[in-house]
Amino acid sequence: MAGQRSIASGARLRRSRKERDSRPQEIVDAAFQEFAAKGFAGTRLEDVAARARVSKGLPYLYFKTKEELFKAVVKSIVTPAFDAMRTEIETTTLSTEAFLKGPFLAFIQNIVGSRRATIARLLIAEGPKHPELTAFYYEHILSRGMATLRALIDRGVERGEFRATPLRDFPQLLIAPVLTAILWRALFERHHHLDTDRLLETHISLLLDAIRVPATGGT
Amino acid sequence: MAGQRSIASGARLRRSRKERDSRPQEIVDAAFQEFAAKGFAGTRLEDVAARARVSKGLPYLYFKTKEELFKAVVKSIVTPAFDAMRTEIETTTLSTEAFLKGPFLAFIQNIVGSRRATIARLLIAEGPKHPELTAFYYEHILSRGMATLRALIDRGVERGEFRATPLRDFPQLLIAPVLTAILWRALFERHHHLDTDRLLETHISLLLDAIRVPATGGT
DNA sequence: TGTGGTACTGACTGGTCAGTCACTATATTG
DNA sequence: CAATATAGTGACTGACCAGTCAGTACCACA
Repeated sequence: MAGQRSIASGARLRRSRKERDSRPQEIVDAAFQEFAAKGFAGTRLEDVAARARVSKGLPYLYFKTKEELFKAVVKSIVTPAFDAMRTEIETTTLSTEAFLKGPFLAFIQNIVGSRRATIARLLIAEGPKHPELTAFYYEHILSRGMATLRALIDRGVERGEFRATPLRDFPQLLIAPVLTAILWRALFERHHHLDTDRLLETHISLLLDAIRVPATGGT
Repeated sequence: MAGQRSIASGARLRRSRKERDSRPQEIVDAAFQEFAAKGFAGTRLEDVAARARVSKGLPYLYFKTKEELFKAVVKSIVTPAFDAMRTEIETTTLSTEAFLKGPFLAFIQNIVGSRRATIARLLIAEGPKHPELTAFYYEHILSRGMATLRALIDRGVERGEFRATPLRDFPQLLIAPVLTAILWRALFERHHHLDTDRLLETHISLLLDAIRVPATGGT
């Protein structure tokens, strides 16, 4: 008796080809929600499967391990949006100041409540345990993002809009408040509401005040 | 025979009273190191005990659960340092600008490599799973810190050093780069070294450029 | 130099969960 | 309309670990 496995009930509803092809994405979506709610360690793959209306074993057909699935989740959300912003920065006809106050501000305001914010939070929490993932994120998002922001600042200087400041060496300062807004929302929103849109607007406005070439004062 | 417990070997080296009294602190210190290295979920209380040169059971004599121990770790590190800064802000005779460029800058530069940075990282990672701890942190550190920073900014305005700006509504902007520096160090330092001292210096310098009342230009 | 109290030990239990695998129902193909 | 292929199932295993507790050795005080 011991060691005997009961008969498996088999596939209850096999999907058509079209439906079948969307399975991995459904699992990734379900996983995103579970990870977002409970973090990496706190998420049970059984719950992911249940949320995707799938048996416990199926995720392992597409993702070898829980960590593999986590990586898939991160990659599915993180990659596309930043490319869009980068090409917008490179092709815009706006002045650098107008760009920062307009499309750039809108972009970072939009991040705070988005899935990308959740991913950032997860990466911060789990990063040290997943060096491979951290490396991926650095190479595909951060290093490129920093380079683009630096180019944007340099362009402002070249055009005579901005003073030359060490800001170009620390593009992190442009997005630091975004991180703060994300984490504040996640941790302390219930204790104290933070108007993140206005926070970021104030940030951009002050930063521009700091680096803008002063008006020559009439005469 | 099943269910029989082997005889316990008993206390191997019982400490003198004085040594005994320091046990909880030793355990907290060991726990800090384990938590810092592996996070909350990744830490085994057995390893904490081993690091403190103590048996697996002892931590439970002083701390009812793993979470209780985690709280003790956070409280042991977080509380004292911030009070010092607050009273310094309230009693300084420096101009607000000089204070920000001097003691305040030194304070935030110092945070980045300290145990307080590690605690911040742990809180960010584990916060959502420990609402009670998050509440403690908000009430004892954040809300007071924000109020103090706001008062500092307001004082600068009253003294005629600073323009009136919405910065007073978002003291988070003063410390956002600290958070960024801490997290960059923890996650990406191996990919790209960040000179956090200069980053923070640049931040304070730019912020002052933004809010300082402009010089009246000679005449 | 007992002896009483307790700080301390570490084997053990109970529960959780990632990952496996023997089996099966269905879609597809010829 | 078989025959084949494979997406899908879910009971199970093995490992891990928080928390327990019966028992012990040492300190303090007589």
